[in-house]
Amino acid sequence: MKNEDEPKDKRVKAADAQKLTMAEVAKYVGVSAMTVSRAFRQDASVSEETRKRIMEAVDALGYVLDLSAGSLSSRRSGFIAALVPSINNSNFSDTARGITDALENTGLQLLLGYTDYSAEKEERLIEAMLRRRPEGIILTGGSHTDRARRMLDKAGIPVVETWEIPEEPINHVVGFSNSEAMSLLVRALANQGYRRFGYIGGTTARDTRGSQRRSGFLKTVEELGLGPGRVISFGVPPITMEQGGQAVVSLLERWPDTEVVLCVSDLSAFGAIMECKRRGMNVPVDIAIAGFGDYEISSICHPSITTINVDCYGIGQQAAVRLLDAVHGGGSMGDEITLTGYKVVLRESTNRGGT
Amino acid sequence: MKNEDEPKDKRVKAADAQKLTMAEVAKYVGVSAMTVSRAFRQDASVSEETRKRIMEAVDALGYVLDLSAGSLSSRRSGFIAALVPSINNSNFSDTARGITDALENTGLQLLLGYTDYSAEKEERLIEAMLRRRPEGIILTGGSHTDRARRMLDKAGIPVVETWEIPEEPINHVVGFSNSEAMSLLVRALANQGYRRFGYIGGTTARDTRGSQRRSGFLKTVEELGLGPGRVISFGVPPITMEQGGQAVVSLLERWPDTEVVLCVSDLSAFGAIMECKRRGMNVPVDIAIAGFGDYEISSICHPSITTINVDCYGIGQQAAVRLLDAVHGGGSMGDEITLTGYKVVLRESTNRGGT
DNA sequence: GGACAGAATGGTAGCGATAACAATCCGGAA
DNA sequence: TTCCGGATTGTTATCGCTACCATTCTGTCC
Repeated sequence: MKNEDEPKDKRVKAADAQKLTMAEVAKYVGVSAMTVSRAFRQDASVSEETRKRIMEAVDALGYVLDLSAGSLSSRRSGFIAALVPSINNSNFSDTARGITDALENTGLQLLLGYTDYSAEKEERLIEAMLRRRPEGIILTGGSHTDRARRMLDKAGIPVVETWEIPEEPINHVVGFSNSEAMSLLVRALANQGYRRFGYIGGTTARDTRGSQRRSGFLKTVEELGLGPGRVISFGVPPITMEQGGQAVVSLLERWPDTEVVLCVSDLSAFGAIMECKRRGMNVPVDIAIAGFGDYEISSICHPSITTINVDCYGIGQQAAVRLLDAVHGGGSMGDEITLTGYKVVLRESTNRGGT
Repeated sequence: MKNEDEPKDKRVKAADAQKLTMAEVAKYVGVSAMTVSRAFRQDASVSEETRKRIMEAVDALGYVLDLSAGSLSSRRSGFIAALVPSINNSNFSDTARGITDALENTGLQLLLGYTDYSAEKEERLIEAMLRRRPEGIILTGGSHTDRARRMLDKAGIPVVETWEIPEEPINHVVGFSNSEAMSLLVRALANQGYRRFGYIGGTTARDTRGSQRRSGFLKTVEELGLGPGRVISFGVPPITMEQGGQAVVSLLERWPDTEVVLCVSDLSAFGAIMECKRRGMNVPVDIAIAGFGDYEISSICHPSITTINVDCYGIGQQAAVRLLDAVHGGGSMGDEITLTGYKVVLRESTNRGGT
């Protein structure tokens, strides 16, 4: 059935390839373009025999489907957009991995962007993403510019906000209360007998999750009658390991009798612990230190670091699953909140008895 | 000049918005769609006055450009594809960040995928990416399946391979010799007087950079007359911090007099150091340990970790810049090799005098 | 034997933008 | 005044695919 008056070699030059179209594949096989299009989808009704012949031709010619044309026609872009504050933070890259994994074999492609913890950059990214007509979008946190909210609203696609519980959710939320999680950690440590609490975090409110953790800390220390909490703000969020080290020095200079220091993340906690050891202090005997996020480093570090374990991967995965439900359900989405778990992980760095 | 017989409210419902098209914006303003299209590009010739009116309408209506339609017509997708082994490894996420940053304000969008160190997954991802007709593609390493090579060849787009120097490069390369880098580290440590060298790496060749580092290690130890090198293979690459800890235990059980242990990455080195400390050993007095990659952790850790500093961010950035040159230069690309720097960073973990 | 259901395939008309070319307008030079 | 060139805007024809509907061809049932 092959088109014999236009013999094709198995090897086609790149120049040809660039303009190889579905119609040419169809001509080569001797069917219509429509049939070739159907052969690429599993649901369509094409006889096995025809599909096989088409796929052989696709292979021989080296044809690659053009989804940009397809999505224009079908009005389905096949994209899901996701914005995370940083791709270099393993908590968020775990979330990104959760999203990607959930999207595997769904035919959906992830468009990933990072906002650098900036609402303005988020706004620009949202616009850039919407130009690709994603079928859904996953955001981190609930702080967005007005224009961003308007654009999302008009786009009419399902939105999932993650990693925290916004005061005014857009659609669905997959996350947990950072404030309550930090509160749980404070109480757990107070239970162990700690009384004089310090806290290390960044200087601005850019990192809303960080701010929530701090306010959870302050509120709980107060509630337990142990206030006021001793807070050191150091560095633009997200604060680094090194800044954690510098901050703990400031904190101990100012309040030398501090018993336990909670940090906005494990990274700063690690930096703080290492700086203390470098200065000859014994953690946890001289000073106890805890983090947040349960990064890989915290279970390996010596001393291992007390922290809050958060289901980063699960946040991404569940957000994607919710979005898939909505996309397959016709683009509408219930405005529910999916709470993800967290738990205190007590380790050596806050062991009152010493290591 | 507004179209008065079809009054529009400033607020348009989401349902309307979804089908808002450039032609409707044009009608609203009283110009042709072509003029609206031009107004969105800075190079085009539209009078300032008209552009302003159009942009006001765009704002009022909440119109968002549809790039999927535009790219079909202009035959420029505006995508750059990049594949990294893992998004959770900070070395590669630094590279991804370098790419994204270089792409900012170029109007190009990054399509990011991770291969999980698998050539098969890479092949699937390459196909998925090519369906979006990227204008260029950045890969990690030089190991690709035959079909992947064929697809890339036929796609006729510039390809940049990164992070190593492939034996048979496809187009451009931005990277360094992992073997020579490791060799340099071995020599630096031999210079310090170390004689009995151990090595910790993964079990398979999936991670080609890891394999290259190992062979660089073995070759150099041999050349220095210090061979054979003591190699422990443990865990499927990329090996974790924890596996680094387990591996160093095996290594010291088998060769208790080992003086210095080189690890395939800083992460395993960190795990090894922490495990040693946990067992009461003093690093570097009892055993010296070095890593590869100069992750943030290595300068903060106590003891700080000797390693090879690699310009991860620069690799991504330069790869993107090369690709941009090629894209703007009409899609062709010289098959050059851009060598990126690396350097030995000697720190406490291999300090012969002790910390 | 004719009608008909169902499977497989084909034809046509867009999807929403842009390339390419045509048309219009304007002021200044001849 | 007339003509010309540059700036601005409009018209038309795709880009490569898929939705939608029409058509063909079986085999089955009464």
